[in-house]
Amino acid sequence: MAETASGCSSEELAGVAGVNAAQVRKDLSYLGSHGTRGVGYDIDELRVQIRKALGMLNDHPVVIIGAGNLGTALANYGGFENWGFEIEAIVDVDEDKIGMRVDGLVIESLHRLPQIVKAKSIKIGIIATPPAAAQSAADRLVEAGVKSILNLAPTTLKTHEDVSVRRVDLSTELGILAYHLNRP
Amino acid sequence: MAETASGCSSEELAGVAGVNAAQVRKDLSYLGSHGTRGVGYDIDELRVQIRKALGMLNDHPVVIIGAGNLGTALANYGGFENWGFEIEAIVDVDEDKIGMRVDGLVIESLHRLPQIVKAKSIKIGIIATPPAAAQSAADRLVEAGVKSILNLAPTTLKTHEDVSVRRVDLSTELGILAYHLNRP
DNA sequence: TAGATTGTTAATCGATTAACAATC
DNA sequence: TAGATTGTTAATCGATTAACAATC
Repeated sequence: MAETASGCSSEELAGVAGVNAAQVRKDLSYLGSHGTRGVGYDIDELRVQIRKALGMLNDHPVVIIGAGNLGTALANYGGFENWGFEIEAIVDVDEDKIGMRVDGLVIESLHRLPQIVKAKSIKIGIIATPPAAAQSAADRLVEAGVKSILNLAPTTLKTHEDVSVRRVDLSTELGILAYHLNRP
Repeated sequence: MAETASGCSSEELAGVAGVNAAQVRKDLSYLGSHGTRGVGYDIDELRVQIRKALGMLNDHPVVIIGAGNLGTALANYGGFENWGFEIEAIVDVDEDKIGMRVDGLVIESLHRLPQIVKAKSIKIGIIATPPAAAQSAADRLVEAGVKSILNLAPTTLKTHEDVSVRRVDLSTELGILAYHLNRP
């Protein structure tokens, strides 16, 4: 049982995570040794150590490209703040949308992307454009100095190799679900 | 080189996929033996065999819960059709939205979910509600007979164990990108 | 001190790859 | 037949787990 309010054994952690306790200890040992023999791990300290190891101690400003339904949904998405991601700007090509507000953010012109990225030291961009515009959006992000791109459009992007790109492919997710429908 | 228009060696396939050729042959052997020694694999036949193995020969009807920005974006999302997923219905609790059109689909009442699921033999649901409504949406989907759920809300759902749930967690995706920012 | 739990080493397990006989 | 490439077995590699001395 927990010795202190936030003490926790590898056994308990493993139970919650659904993995082996030895696995937990081995993985945590990569952070250095932050457990106490006979007692367990201090959860609060662990939190900080893990965030530090993952480079997530400080906040990361993010820009969204595309203020359509998807971009708007993302701007309102509640899941980012807890993890230190802050939507700092949302841009669009459509001049009619510029100046409109989305969740407290003013939609800005795609043309201002370089200035915005520089002024706010943005390293991460999210592409929420139609597929046809995604590659061009990626090019502009890279040009502006963004180093990491989350692509929500169903397209494969070509970028310089030192830019990290991740694609969220909802078809693949559905595919995995469909597979399990047959083999339960 | 390709013997026929659609012949392809494991070496070529491995090159495109960025994996080992032996891996390709081993994996493909699980489908049964569909290559020809000395020649390679017939791409068109392979396509069919893989889709068959994954249970994706026939189309899968899908229902979206939530006709907000996210649900609307999904209904317009172009990436599903190629993979045999068809958005058959979109429902919402908001009575004001019911009857409005989204990409050729009429928004229906959440109350009609059981009838819709039954009539169209829907097995897959996508949750595009605000996080606070996600659990209730999941409950209704399961109640209506849906067996697979793709959860786009930043919440962990509790469901009966024979229901498959996948969560698309954009924070995790951003987290991985942020990690690579530090360790290139 | 006795009990508990870590950190780490050694054993196990599974997945990847190399190699090659089968065969087109 | 000679060359090419599969399908599969055996070898390698890495990841997971069990076990236990260290130590709180």
